[in-house]
This record gives sequence, structure tokens and C-alpha cells, in this order.
Amino acid sequence: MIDLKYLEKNFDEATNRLTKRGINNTLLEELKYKFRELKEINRRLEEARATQNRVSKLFGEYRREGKDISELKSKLSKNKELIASLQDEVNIANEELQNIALNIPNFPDESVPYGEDEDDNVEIKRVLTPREFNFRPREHWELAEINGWIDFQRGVKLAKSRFSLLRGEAARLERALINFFLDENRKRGFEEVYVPFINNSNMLQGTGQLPKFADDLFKIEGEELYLIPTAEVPLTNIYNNEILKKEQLPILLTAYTPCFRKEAGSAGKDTRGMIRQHQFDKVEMVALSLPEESEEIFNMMVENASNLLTMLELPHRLVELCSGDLGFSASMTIDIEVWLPGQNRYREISSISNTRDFQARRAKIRFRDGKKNRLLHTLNGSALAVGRTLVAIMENYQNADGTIDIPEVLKKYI
RNA sequence: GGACAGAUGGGUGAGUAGGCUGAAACCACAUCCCUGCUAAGGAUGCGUACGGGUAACCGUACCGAGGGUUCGAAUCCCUCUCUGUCCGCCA
Repeated sequence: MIDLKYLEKNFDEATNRLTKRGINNTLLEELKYKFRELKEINRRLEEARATQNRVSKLFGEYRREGKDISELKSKLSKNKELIASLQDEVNIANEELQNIALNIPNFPDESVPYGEDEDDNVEIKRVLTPREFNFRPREHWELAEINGWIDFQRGVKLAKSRFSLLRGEAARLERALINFFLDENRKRGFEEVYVPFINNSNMLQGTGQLPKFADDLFKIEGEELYLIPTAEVPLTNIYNNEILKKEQLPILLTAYTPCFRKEAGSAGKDTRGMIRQHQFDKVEMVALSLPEESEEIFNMMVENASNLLTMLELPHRLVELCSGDLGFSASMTIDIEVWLPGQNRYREISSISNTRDFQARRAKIRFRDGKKNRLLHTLNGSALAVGRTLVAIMENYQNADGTIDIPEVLKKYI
């Protein structure tokens, strides 16, 4: 959630920053108005309560001393009604405020390039040169068929479309990648964590998936529980509603989890192959840091993810997302895109974001700084998306006869 | 899933015939003092959120969560959640 006090006090600056990502400022005007309204009603409510508390104490004294209490009683009864009606007003105002505020995305960082959509993203650098093929490189689903690695039909039979299963060497390669990523992340100082793959709605709200993106989540029927769309949710929320010691920071976490997404807005996109599935594996990094250090940790996380691809000898590029393409919670994001020779293009394989205090405010994650409690910064990034890495290996390591070589660094894992 | 018991501040733990308890005491922690020698003594401070004030500070809310009764609730009532124990089930 954005800082409403900041919005109120620096309205022009704030709206300026948010219009860059397509938020209209009548909505922000309304938000500011609701915020002020709530404060005003709340002030009156608190005054009425203070009166009630004060006079109620008197009431007790009077009765002990045997004084006449009828006058106090009528005063209190009247005031009680006032409190009830003010309370209703506060509840309504607060709900209206939350409805708007929880749907406002994060401020883009000053450094974020302006742009409408993904076409305006800025390539920062390329790492490794794509190999030259002396044959037509196949797409991964062709290779999957030749090698018997991916069974799309039966995945659909077991669940529904956009599910698949990996068989034999592919399944082992998937597991090898998970282990490889976790080991490398651990070497960088990330603590490995095993987390629940189902989280409650509070946690989803903490990291920003709810309330706005409910359509993209698998919900457990009859419960306030959801399959996680990314390990970012459980990892970040480990410290939900906690106050950490300054010395504990930064906290670096990594976890492997399957991720579940309805892909509601992706009809017709990547329907072939396993680029976009309802269930996919990912190894995630999450950092909780001092505000002053989040930039530095962000860079470390980008470098770590890029380095994993370099170790796998997979050509890739770093892309800085423009303001219009930023995710809801992110203040800045760098995507890493891996080269897919079969598709003849770069495809996203990792996304690293600094949300600054946006998630921390929602999830109430703070640290004690001297006498004050301050919101910390949260960051997250894939290191890496496992299924897409498998695809990248298939397409980059393919031979003319359709066989696939195994990357050197993975051999000890198989 | 069934039965019973419980849920209080960082921890232990008082407080249940409603008001003087935002909450005793102890421990932990912080600062200071004393004293020095392997360990101890003393003083003070020490929950969170929101609102107001430059600040000291003041107001409001919170004793698992939500609702109710009442002039007034940690204390009474209802619902839910969680924890423990027993039973059932299961990896």
C-alpha cells in the first residue's frame, strides 16, 4: 500500500508519479478526500469516547457515594448513541478508503524509464552470445516429443489444459535444476526455507496479490486459503506483522515451490508448450532489508540470477521494466530474458523487484531503529523459473538429431 | 472429524461475584549508579497502532479474532480461529 500521509501532503508529486503507470488522478483525489474524511470522523469519535470514559468513571463514584445518577445516566445514554453512529460512519469510511487504497499500485522509482507497455522496456545488457546452428533449431515441444520428455495430453487428462507432466530424464533434470539453484543461492547467503504451498488471504493481501488479482489465484473451496502463485508470498510473509531487530537485517531467503496461476488474462497466449502453465516450479529469492540497503541488495539479486544462467551457459539479457509495465507491488523491476533459439527470441525467465516499503506497509513488517519502528524494504526475484530453464536448456543444447546435451554444471546433479 | 481444557505485554505469570488494571510480580532487555572480580547490589525505563503537539506529553483503541449485553468488560453472552490432551483417521 502506498503511504497515504505522503499522498495527502505531497499530492501533486504523488499523482505525478502514479500517472506514469496509468493511474488517473480523480481516483487519487477521491482517495485523498476519503483519507481526510476518515481522520475527521475518527477525531470526533475519539472525543465522544473520551467523554464516555470520563463520565462513566464519575458514574461509578457517584453510585458508591450514593449520589443521584439519573442526570449522568441520561447524558451517557445520549452520548452512547452518538458513539454508535460515529462508529458506523468510521467503519464505512474506512472500508471505502481501503477499497481504493489496496487497489493503488506502488510508486515507480525515480530511475524507472517512462513507457506505456513492454515495448518501452529498456535493454541494459546482453550476456553470452547465442550459438550458431547449422540446422533449423527446433522448438521445445518438438524436442519434447522426440525425447519423450513432456506429456502434454496426459497432463490435460489428469487436470485440465495448461497442465503437463515431465517424464524420465526431463523430470530428473527439473529436480537437478531445483537443487542447483538452491545450492547456488545458499552460497550467496540465502537461507533455504521450505514453506506451505497454501497461504491464507491475509498473506496474499500482504504481498499485493489480493484483493485486486483474485481472478488469477486458485482458491480452496469454502476456505480463505489459496494455492500460492509464487514463493514470494510465503517467504515475504514469514515476518508478517512482526517487528525485527535491526541487527537481523538483511534477511535473505530462498525456497523452491510449485506456483499456481490461473493465467486469467492470458487466453490464447503461449498455448503450445510449457512456457505458460497453471502449475510450474520456481526457486525464489526474497530479501528483507534496511531501506538504506535495498538498492545494493537488489543489484546483488540481479547479479545472482544472471550468474545462474551464465553458469548454465545460457545466453540472456537484462531488461529494465518501464513504468507502464511494472508489476502492481514493484517500484522497480529488472527482468532477465533467456535466449530461445527455437522461438528465435528472448523470453522472461526471472523477474527481480524492489517493492521498497509497499509490501511491508501492507504486511506490517517493521524493524526497530533506536526508539522507532520503521517499515523495512522487501525484494523478490526468481532464481530461477525452473520449467522455463528446462525449455531453455532443451532449445540451446539441442543437436541436429533432436537429442539434448546436459549442461556441465548439472552433471553432478543427475 | 468428536470430547474436554486453555488463549493476558519479549518470556513466565497474577487478575473471573464488571468500575480504582493497559494491566501486579518475576525474568529478560536498555541506560545510569555502586562495587570490583567472575559473580552480585541499587535506580530508572521498557507493548502496538492511529490522531493531536516542535517537544515533554495528551487522547483513542487493543488482554487470540469478530460481534453482543452494560453508563462502564481482560472479566458476562454468542460465533470463529488457534494451542494442548484424549479418541477417530492417516504419511
